[in-house]
Amino acid sequence: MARPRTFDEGAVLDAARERFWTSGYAGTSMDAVAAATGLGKGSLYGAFGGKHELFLRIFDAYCTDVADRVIDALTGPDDGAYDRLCVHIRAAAAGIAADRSHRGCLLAKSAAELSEHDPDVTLRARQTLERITSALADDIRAAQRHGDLDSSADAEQLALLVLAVLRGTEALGKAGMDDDQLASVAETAIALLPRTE
Amino acid sequence: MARPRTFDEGAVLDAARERFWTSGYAGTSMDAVAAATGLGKGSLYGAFGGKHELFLRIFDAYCTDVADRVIDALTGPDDGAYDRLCVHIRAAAAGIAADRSHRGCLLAKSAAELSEHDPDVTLRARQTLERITSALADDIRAAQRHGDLDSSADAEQLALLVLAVLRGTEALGKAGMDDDQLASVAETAIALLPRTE
DNA sequence: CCCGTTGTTGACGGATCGGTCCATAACTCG
DNA sequence: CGAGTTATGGACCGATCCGTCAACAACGGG
Repeated sequence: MARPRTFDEGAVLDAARERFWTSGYAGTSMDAVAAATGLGKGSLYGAFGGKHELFLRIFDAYCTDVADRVIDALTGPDDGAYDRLCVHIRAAAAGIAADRSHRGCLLAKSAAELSEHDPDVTLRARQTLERITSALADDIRAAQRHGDLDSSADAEQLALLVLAVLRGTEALGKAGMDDDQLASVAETAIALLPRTE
Repeated sequence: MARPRTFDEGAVLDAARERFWTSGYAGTSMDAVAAATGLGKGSLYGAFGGKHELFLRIFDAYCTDVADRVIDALTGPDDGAYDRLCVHIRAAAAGIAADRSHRGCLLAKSAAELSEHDPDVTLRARQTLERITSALADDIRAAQRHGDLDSSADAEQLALLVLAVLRGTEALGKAGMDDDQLASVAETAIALLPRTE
């Protein structure tokens, strides 16, 4: 009944995310987004509302995606739970070390820039970290059931600590720490996990 | 021989730091800095050069200050080393929890925003974290000498892990985690430190 | 007491900001 | 093939961006 869109919404959101990711929220202009996506500004505003709505939409999708991936990586049978945890911690550190541009994680970057003034961002960031904590705790409980981790340890608290180590590794990477230092953090964290007596 | 300055450089830098800290680098205009400091823009540019130079000057001082404070808190006789470490970890978590505005640490915020594009910021951030790591490692070695921490553990690696936990706690705080969750991270980290057998 | 030097101020410039608007295009339905 | 509806692209808006500049102010040396 009306003129159809000529752009792929997903591709536009991808291109816009790259811009926000690289230059931050305040550092990215809507003109730059328009140029990166190929859309005119009218289309951009018509389709997404405005800078803040567009960013929130992108941020939301990113958060969901990140948490989904972690949950996926940590879910499985009890007898692989401990291995999955170790692999995940090592992979996170390796991924951060491989990011030589120090672009880091969009969640962390956005939370750092915006959480003071933007409750929407804070809320989504917290919910995402809670989903990740939950997945970590589930996996830790599985490892405890299977006898790999000390079952007297509090799985929730251990999950929070692992999350802090993961986010801390990210922060260290952004500050330019060496690859082997990042790997060392992962190994030390794994070594300190309370194994079965 | 020439007209003397009428402003206190330290006070101007303090006011400017507050603006950058609150709104980020890209989000802070030089007009805003001028308004916050009370200086005209001409004086601002005349005295500090430009936005980037001004920020680097502020960032430098902040980094030095943060590292100095940590070093001070962790330095002392061997028989208090373990206590100093625990107190510092708890105090860091408590400090982050007390920061209800989620403003966080200027070092972390600036590194997140700028380290991708600004090697000066990355360099200073890394040097600061290295000073802190060094202080942590020294304190850990002191605690090992005094018999509080397992002397078979690698102090440098342990220091890196503690630093990751500290920076991770900061990231969790910025994402709006509860106070007791932050405290839990600190306690769990302390509990997992390898005590003497 | 005047001159050279430096600090101060706010107006100014060209570029860019987020956002709006309108002429035009592309589509469906009658 | 109109009529109605939505998409498109870019000109345009007032505000703001970073940085400059010129007029003026305050000092010390001669």
